[in-house]
Amino acid sequence: MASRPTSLQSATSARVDDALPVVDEIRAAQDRFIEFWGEMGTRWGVQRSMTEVHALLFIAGEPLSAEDIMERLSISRGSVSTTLKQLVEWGLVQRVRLKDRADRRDYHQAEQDVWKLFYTILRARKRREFDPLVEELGGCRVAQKGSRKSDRSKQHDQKIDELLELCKFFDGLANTVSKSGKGIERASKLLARVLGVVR
Amino acid sequence: MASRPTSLQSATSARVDDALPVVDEIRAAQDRFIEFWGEMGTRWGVQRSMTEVHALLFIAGEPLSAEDIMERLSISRGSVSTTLKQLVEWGLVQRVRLKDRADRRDYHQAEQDVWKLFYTILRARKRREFDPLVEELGGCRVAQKGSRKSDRSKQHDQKIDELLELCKFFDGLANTVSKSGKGIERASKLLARVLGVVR
DNA sequence: CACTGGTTTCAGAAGTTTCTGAAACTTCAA
DNA sequence: TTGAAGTTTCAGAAACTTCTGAAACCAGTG
Repeated sequence: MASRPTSLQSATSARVDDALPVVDEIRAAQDRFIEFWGEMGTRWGVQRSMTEVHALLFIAGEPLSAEDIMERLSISRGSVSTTLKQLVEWGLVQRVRLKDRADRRDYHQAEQDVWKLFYTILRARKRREFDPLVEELGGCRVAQKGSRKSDRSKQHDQKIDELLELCKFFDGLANTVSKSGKGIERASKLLARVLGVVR
Repeated sequence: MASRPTSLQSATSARVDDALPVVDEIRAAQDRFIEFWGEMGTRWGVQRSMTEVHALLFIAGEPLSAEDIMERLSISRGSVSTTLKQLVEWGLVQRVRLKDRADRRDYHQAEQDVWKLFYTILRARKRREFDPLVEELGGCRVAQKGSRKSDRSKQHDQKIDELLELCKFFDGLANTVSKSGKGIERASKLLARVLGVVR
């Protein structure tokens, strides 16, 4: 784990106590989750602040204002703004209006369906980390398909082609799966059986 | 793309020429592949030098000595040594002995089976980026399972539990798939049909 | 033993990423 | 028009990562 001086506004002065008010116990658990989720984010190539904001909104479950977020996570106004924008673009967070108030601030609320959450993350990562393979690998060939070649050129291009084929296979599989939504849950047991058969 | 001054020992002084010797055409294509693979590596959270060394060994297809690698990629002795060690640990590269020589140097050869390559990468990434979720998410609960709780505590713990359940599901799926080896190729068509059915 | 090749360690250079804090700008409503 | 909220931009601080280059060390060979 990276040893970044964790800067959550800690609930109380971190006291472990049976009589700790419930609200503070929850706050402490939230902090643990936010820190953990942030740490995972860095391993996934997502900015820490981004995953932290998402974690807070997800675990809080209710809409929060930009100021709430700034204070709770001690991050700057600019960061919160940029981060929220991205989270909204990704579809992980929604901008909501509070009805009962003459409050003009924007509130933000995280998607609570964990399936949607995971599929969103998977899609985003696929786009960034996998799709370029399919798109750009072809440019690593020695020559266009079909042109006359030496033996060594053939060997080279064959390797590239094998990689490409494999990528396309996984690409198709991923598309199949991601279109299936929750169907995957029911399908996976079948898959396990299917694999048992064809192995 | 990161604008790192690419330091492959370029084949010739980058001349584009119909009459370019075949060996140099191949070298140029290798360089493109190495650079591309290195770039992908950074997106996957792997050191550039590591993916570059792997790319070189993979695309060269034949065993190379540490010095070959140093010269070709312009990286230091220490880096090559460390990197090769890791690649061997991951099972992506094998240490081989050249039989015909009184040559005491170690040679290294990359796994050429692209399926093995992908599964190895998948496993490594799963270990690093996914398994911690299953292991540590439990610690983000407010309370042990079964203890008396307030409503808000319940809500919190329920979210964590949903995440945990989802993680375990994917974990099982990943294990099923990664044990299946090439079986997945044949199984995927069945899967597509199955998903069509259960959706 | 002397030598070759490989490994390990480490300080520091270089590069990259992430975030802040401030300022300028946009919207919208009262 | 004024002001509150939000967005955008950017220079610079801080942290982090990766790599080098050098040195010390190990291990097997002739």
